[in-house]
Amino acid sequence: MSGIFSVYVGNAPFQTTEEELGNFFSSIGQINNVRIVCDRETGRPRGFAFIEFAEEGSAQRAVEQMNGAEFNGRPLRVNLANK
DNA sequence: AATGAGCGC
Repeated sequence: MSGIFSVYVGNAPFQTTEEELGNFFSSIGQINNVRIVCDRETGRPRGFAFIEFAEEGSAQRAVEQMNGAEFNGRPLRVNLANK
């Protein structure tokens, strides 16, 4: 309904930054936000993130085109968020 | 400093 279409990105390297992920997905469509999920207590990244696209089609293309894509040596898991 | 499947203050 509302205009945020979140994509789950798993299997990311622990040193990945939100900027790097935004760059990697920027060709897909307009990104409104990137959030790397960190452990609440230690603050360390948990190795996955959410990318919020402005349009639903972008989110779907992200899944189709980027699931399994190599990112800094690791195949990303990309799926629509909120299973 | 470290970890490796996972769906988030």
